[in-house]
Amino acid sequence: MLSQRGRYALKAMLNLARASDRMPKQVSLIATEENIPRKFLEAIMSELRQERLVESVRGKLGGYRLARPAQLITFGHIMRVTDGPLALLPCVSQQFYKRCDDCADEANCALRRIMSEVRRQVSDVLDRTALSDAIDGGHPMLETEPG
Amino acid sequence: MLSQRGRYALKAMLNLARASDRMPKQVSLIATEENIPRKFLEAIMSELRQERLVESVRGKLGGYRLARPAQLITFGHIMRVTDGPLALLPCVSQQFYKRCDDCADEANCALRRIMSEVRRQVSDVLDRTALSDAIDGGHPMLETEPG
DNA sequence: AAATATTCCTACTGATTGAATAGGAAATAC
DNA sequence: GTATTTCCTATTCAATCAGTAGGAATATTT
Repeated sequence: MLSQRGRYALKAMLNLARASDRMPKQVSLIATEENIPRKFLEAIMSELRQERLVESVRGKLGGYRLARPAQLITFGHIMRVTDGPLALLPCVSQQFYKRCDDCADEANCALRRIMSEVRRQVSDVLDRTALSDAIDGGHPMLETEPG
Repeated sequence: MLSQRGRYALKAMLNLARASDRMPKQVSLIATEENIPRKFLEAIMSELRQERLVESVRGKLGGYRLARPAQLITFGHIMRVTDGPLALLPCVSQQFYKRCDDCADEANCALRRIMSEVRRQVSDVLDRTALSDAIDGGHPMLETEPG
């Protein structure tokens, strides 16, 4: 499951993507619009800024805006910042690879093979879908089946 | 990420699937073969039994065996027992559905759409892959690309 | 019947993470 | 210089994770 923190981050990023102008938007405004505790969102936005997903403007009339066009910010990137690896096992993660401590033979691990397949499918969606794909007006990258 | 408990459960189940005869296998034996703390594995096996994924035989010469052929036990089933929902959001889970408390309009949630797609991909793999598919000799259900 | 080997059950611990909250310093617009 | 904002540090509270401990119940073997 995605953490609450992660959900908040994605909702906030989608909110900024919908705003789309270059005017910075205040945390307090995003917070009320998206039903997120203000102080908690402050911390989240700060982290997103450190990862260069958003830019901040300080002082009065300050706030946050996306660091680049919504087409260039993927769900996968945001989620890795807030929740760490997408993979189900450390040994199949691309960006956070780590051996499983108790695993004798990684190359022949049956578990690893299937989890590797899962990771591929997951990042296929999350790394190919940008914020712009998810909001109204962004032409979808993934066709959704009817029903 | 899958919990350690979940990893252990899958390894133990694969171990039993490879054994494949009807003789029960002791926890202590599985534990040493798979590098799992014995007492911890005891608790895990007990839970898997309650979910009718394995059967137990008590007393001397007792142990555990799969409750049905390995072809009929999927990774998805095991993982839901040990780690709960496969889905990244409660609102897209089939088996553990729950509304997101702070979500105003679920039907039009941009986040929900993409997470729904992710869930579909994940369960496409995990609910269609059985223990038998993952072990040597089981013909694979998913073709793996070379390299 | 007794010794032995196993599952089964309850309870506990210690560390980590999750989800915030509190309070104020630094920066900026007016 | 006042108001408003981000930024930074610290704290709290609860839940979850990853085990450990000890022994009761059950079954086999001798």
